[in-house]
Amino acid sequence: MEQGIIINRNTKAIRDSLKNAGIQPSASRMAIASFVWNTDSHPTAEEVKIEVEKAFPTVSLATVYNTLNLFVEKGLLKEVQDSNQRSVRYDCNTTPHFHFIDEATGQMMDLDPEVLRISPDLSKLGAEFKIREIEVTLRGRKMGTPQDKVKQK
Amino acid sequence: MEQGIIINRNTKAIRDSLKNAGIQPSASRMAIASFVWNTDSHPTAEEVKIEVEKAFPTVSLATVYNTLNLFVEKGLLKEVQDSNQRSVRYDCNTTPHFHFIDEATGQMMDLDPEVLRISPDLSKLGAEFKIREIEVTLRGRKMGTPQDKVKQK
DNA sequence: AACTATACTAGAATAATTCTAATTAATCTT
DNA sequence: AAGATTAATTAGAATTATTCTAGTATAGTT
Repeated sequence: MEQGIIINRNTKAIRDSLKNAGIQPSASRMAIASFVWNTDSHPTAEEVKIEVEKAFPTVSLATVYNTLNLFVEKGLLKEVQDSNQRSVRYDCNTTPHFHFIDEATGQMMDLDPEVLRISPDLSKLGAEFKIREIEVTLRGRKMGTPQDKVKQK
Repeated sequence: MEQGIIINRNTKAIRDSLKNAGIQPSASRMAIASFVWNTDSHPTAEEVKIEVEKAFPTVSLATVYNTLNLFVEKGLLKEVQDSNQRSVRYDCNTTPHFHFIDEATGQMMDLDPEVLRISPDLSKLGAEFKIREIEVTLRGRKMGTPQDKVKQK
């Protein structure tokens, strides 16, 4: 259940992907990267800060934002909407997939792209539309999930 | 091009839909409803205020928010994400449809549900998922749109 | 070691939204 | 129609998420 930061696992792989993307692998960037790439929880910046702080108590929220924005810019991370549509969450899964949001808990999870088949009828759309991506979010309930982790306003 | 509020058109129809939804049709609610139901621009609360103010100079931003939230609660309006993911837009089209966001202008427009066919493979999803809605947003460019209306940060 | 560029920090600023408490307007009872 | 009750509206404060600013630290280069 506890996630924590896996500082010593794959450190080299993470360092390399940062370098590959043209990002200097500073200590705080490594700590942030280690967390976001070892969770499937689609954390907010605040949540990233709370986790990273455990390993790296001096990290500032500004650095967390700077770093996450940098990762997004370099294509290592994707921004996704929070269920409340008022804050941003970060998704380290940059391969095509869909999202499911449990409306009772607010939890967002990835869905295999196999669960939906999308067939665009471009003739109906008109040639003036150049589509870069299609974002799909399913909303509903995931049954059998205990609601002990519910965090709602 | 100018939108404005069409106070005298459909006033009765609007009054009736408010009443139907159990909402007292006060003057400010009527003005807000008249605007949001006569535009396809998916306005933000701020944009609603600016328009409604023209007909109703004393309306407060708090009332705009109260009213829009009330309309959402009663199912007359839907919240949708702004392209910047930091503010909320309101969509008076409550029938099934998709959205297209022009990434150069930020403009959101409705798409006919015919342009995409979505076939969920529920067997792949698992019975514990109860889907209430599927939200689909296409992002890209709409060519041939002059960028004179671009409003970006 | 000195120089330069980059990264990081605390705290201020901004933007969107909600909250609070007071005021006004409507509706209800007689 | 007067008074009582309830609902709607307001201005402004508070809250939340995010970005900006300007100073400080760190790392990389000569």
